[in-house]
Amino acid sequence: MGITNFFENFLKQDSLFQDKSVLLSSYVPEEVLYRESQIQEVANILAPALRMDKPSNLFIYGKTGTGKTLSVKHVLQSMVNLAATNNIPLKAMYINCKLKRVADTEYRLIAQIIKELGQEIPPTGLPTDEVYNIFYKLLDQQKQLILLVLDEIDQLTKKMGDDILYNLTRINSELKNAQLCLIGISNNLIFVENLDPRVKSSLSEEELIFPPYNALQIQDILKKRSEKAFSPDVIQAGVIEKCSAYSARDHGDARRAIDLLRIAGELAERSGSKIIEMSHLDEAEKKVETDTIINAVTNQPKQFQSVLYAVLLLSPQKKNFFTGEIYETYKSLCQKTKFNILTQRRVSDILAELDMLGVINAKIISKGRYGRTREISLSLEESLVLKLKEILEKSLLLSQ
DNA sequence: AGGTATTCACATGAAACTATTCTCTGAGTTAGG
DNA sequence: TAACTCAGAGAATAGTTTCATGTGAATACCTGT
Repeated sequence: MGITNFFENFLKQDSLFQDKSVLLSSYVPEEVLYRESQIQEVANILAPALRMDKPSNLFIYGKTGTGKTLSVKHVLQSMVNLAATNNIPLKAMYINCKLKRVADTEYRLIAQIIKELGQEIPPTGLPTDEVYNIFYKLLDQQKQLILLVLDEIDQLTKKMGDDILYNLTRINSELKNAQLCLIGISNNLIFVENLDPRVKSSLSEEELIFPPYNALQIQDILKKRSEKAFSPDVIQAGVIEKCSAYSARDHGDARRAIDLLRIAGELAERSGSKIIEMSHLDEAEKKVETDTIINAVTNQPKQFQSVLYAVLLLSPQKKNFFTGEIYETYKSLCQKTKFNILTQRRVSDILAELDMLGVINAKIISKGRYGRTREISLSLEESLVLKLKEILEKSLLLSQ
């Protein structure tokens, strides 16, 4: 089949999608289902901003995909619109603290805020206080109120301490004209507890919890989105129900459900099917899992990959193995590849990271007289293991 | 037999170090007046 | 003399090393019967 032919077919075949952007996570619907009370709460708390009174700082938490970000964005959008028409100097800023190399450190967070305020800051080289000074000046040069949303703040404090948040919370006392209101979002429920008490009391002057959606609610959300996203009658009966059941099963993650549906649609389209069937959904679920793992692994540094490769080498031999065994195979692997050998300390951390990624299952056990270690087993399907091996071999320049 | 103390093989934490990438500063150099 | 160049000092960051301390339970070692 000629390539031209393929493209002709591609054009002729009418897409299953009408507007795929509706199913992307960046999409903010004009109506947010099942979050009315939460939205009302957020609005109540933030409303004083429209009269240029600084609202209480707000802290929101709830599991992933419970509509936290969406609701906040929704409220902010309408506030900003209102402010614009009434000439109120109100600004809203949304920053995701998880984005690597964008806002995941103190320096970069401030730099990112400054960028939002319309000034560029070099990515490195400046002392942090200098950056703070620029930030203060920029904020304070006019009378204004700023609503600063920090999504996934837990990521920020995880690596660095909570100094950053402390600095941010006490910024207001330094400002003459401007005012800053913090809105923190986190999906880690215990995050606030380990915070410096001063930061804690200041950051969570108001607190809001977002409960997970249940299966029926996810179903409605999916239905509503799919009406816009897909052409009429392309979804086989039961697919939406199953999709929502999948996601409700772990913890009511609506974003996952939406992703799943979109990918199922893409898979169906690619396979030339006129409708989205159950099988596409199953396929999508598998694909999501494999893709996230492959993505995570390929973005990791070489040494990390080496350790993973050592695990893969070891896994066919036995079901469970220990840190020490992995370290040994890793060492001999390094000898072959001529990498320098990391300390066991580091390898131990890498194994912990692999556990977090869900690539391996690690449990800390005590073997009594024979020490304490991680008991590790691989938690991947055979096909994915092979794929990973291939990827790693390429990346580590291993042949044979 | 029953109770304690040891001991192994790591885990976990904190701090310090290294290499890289970047800025800023100021001395030295150049070119034009 | 003003503009330009370029080396050196100082920062931020990721990835790591070094040093230090923690830890759960199978075993070794008692103890008194």
